[in-house]
Amino acid sequence: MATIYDVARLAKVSKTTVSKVLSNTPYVSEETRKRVLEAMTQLQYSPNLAARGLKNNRKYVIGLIVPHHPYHLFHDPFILDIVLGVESTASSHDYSVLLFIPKPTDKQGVYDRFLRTGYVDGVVTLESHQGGIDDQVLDELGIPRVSAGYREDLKQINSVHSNDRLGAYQALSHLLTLGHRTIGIISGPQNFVVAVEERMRGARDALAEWSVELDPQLVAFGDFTVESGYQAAQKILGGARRPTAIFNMNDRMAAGVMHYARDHGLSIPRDLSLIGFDDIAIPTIVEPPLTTIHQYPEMIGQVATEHLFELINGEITIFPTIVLPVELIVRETTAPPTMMD
Amino acid sequence: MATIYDVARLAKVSKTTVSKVLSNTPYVSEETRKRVLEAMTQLQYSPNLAARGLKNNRKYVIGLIVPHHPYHLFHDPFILDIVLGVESTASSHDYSVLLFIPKPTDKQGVYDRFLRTGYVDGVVTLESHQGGIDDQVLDELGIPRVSAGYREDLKQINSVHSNDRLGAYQALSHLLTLGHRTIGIISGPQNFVVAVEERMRGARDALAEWSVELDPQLVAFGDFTVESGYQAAQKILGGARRPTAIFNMNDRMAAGVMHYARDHGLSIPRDLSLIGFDDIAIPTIVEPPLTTIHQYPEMIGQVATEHLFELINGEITIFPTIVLPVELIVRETTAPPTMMD
DNA sequence: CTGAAAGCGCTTACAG
DNA sequence: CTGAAAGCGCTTACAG
Repeated sequence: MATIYDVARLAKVSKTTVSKVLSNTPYVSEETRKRVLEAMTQLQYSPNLAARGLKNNRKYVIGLIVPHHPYHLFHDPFILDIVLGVESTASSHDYSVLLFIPKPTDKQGVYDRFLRTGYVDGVVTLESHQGGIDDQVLDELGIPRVSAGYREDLKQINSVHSNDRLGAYQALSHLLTLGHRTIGIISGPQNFVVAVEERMRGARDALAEWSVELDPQLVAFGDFTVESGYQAAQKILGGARRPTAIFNMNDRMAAGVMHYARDHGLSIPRDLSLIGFDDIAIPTIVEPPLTTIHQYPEMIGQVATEHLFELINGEITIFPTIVLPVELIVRETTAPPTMMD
Repeated sequence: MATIYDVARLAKVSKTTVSKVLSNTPYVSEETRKRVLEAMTQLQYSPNLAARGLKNNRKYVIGLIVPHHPYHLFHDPFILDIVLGVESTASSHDYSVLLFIPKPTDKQGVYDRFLRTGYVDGVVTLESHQGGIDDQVLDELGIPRVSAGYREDLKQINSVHSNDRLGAYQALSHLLTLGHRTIGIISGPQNFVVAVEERMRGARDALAEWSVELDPQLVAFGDFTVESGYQAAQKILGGARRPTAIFNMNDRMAAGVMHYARDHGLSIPRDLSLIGFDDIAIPTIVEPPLTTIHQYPEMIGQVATEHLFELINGEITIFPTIVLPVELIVRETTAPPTMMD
């Protein structure tokens, strides 16, 4: 691999000079600049970033921390899109991204190792929770961090996430506008992900606006998997009071409800309206296609990373939470309730 | 961030000595070793890998190259599992993984930049194709590479992939054993992914074994998306000769066929048996659950990465392609054909 | 405009 | 068993 010394020798200048054309210092004669540039292309020279970083205290690498947790969130294509947004943004800043996937069994020490080895200028973390990374060690090391998702400490800073509350509000408003008054909710796990609480809040907002009461019997908690959606459906639809519509806090659980419906001869949307959340992959795979709330995960990754660079470059030291839009996508699982009584 | 000098000072030794306990050299007295160790934990010292790498010509980082190509392969959870396998294996070797997602619009130069900046000791590449990275630049830089998937140059070395041929053979054998004799095939794009050719070969193997002819009218080419599966179904099922079963080269296309079937009043598996390939997420989301060929993507990532380390460590310089098992998973979309003629 | 020197945080012969 | 010195590939005052 060609070094700065090789190109200096070929261009017959000192490595100081090579370094200067590398950094676009103005005080280099056109002539020598040209000679150096030529030598660089001839040798296919690319500066060794580790060496540069050693001097600069810059690594040209950001860390991307994606906790691999029990609910298999990692398998959600949603995450892939965030990763995509992070990578492309980093890449456009001539940065690389170091991927870190702590396992639930990993101790806090693994974060230390990852951070203290001095490989990253900053980190973006995906929605985290108990056992995630805390700001203390980050602050101590002077490594800026932004959350792509909510912050587990609930501070309203340095994070970017979807407007979950609005999304849920739109979902419920859609059902209410169609005429539904007995509405079930299949929530994600309690006390686990902040987004779940926000969505619950948004749902309540809409119900309150229409003066519709939320029957606790019609609320069930799943863990975002298809199977848990099925079980939640069992609980809600097997009860005395049967809802005409269900708001599901993600699409996979909605798929589980669809299975339950089919197994029990319920036709969707005739007998039951369904709406999901996320709009990734699943809604167009199930039949009928699922009405849902669309999020923009790639944008979350992009915006988070752009702000991380502002932190790294010292242009800002903190920023208030950024809330990204969501969108109601009406497909074929929602319809007015059938009058049966 | 504490440096080796800090711990040396605290332990009242030279940094040479610190370095020695770091590398577990035997010639250090128990006493001083203990003192050094204490100083390290007290300072939360972690060696700067960039500095170490500069000296060692080791980076402690491997690159993971995941081309982001038009067929949205990137959105396939399949890839996530490979990534998971790569990361956990790297992590268990105290390595980090640098993620690189070249876009179709990127020029060859982006690979150069990624590789020449001297950040990786080796790379694992996911199944690639036209415009992927070629071995030449890798060889020139002395960076070992293993393919998690087929090699675009078709060499039978340094790659690990599923036994696609066997998988397809099992799929077709299953259908043939059930009694199907008029079988359609929905293939992936031609001349694009090697796995597609292998699966076609495996399908032919089984058909030949049963002396069943493959009717070219019953073969269609999709691009792995749900929509393309729908269209392919249209072509195959709309023709004069209607198959009683279809082998789909991935699960998403099979989902498209299921949509087509529903739109046209075909009951699955009564009127049409379906089998997919991959067994990621989709088979348990669709209704009825899809019979398919299971792959072990995480294992692909693990095995590929393990072998990369053997290459990096110079234990081997080349290895013959490793072919991983697949498994037929019978669910509810396959049944004996209904006699109708 | 150009270059010699010091130093970033490590490791590795080498000498003691 | 321990440490002084050189050097990995770069950059940044500083002097000329």
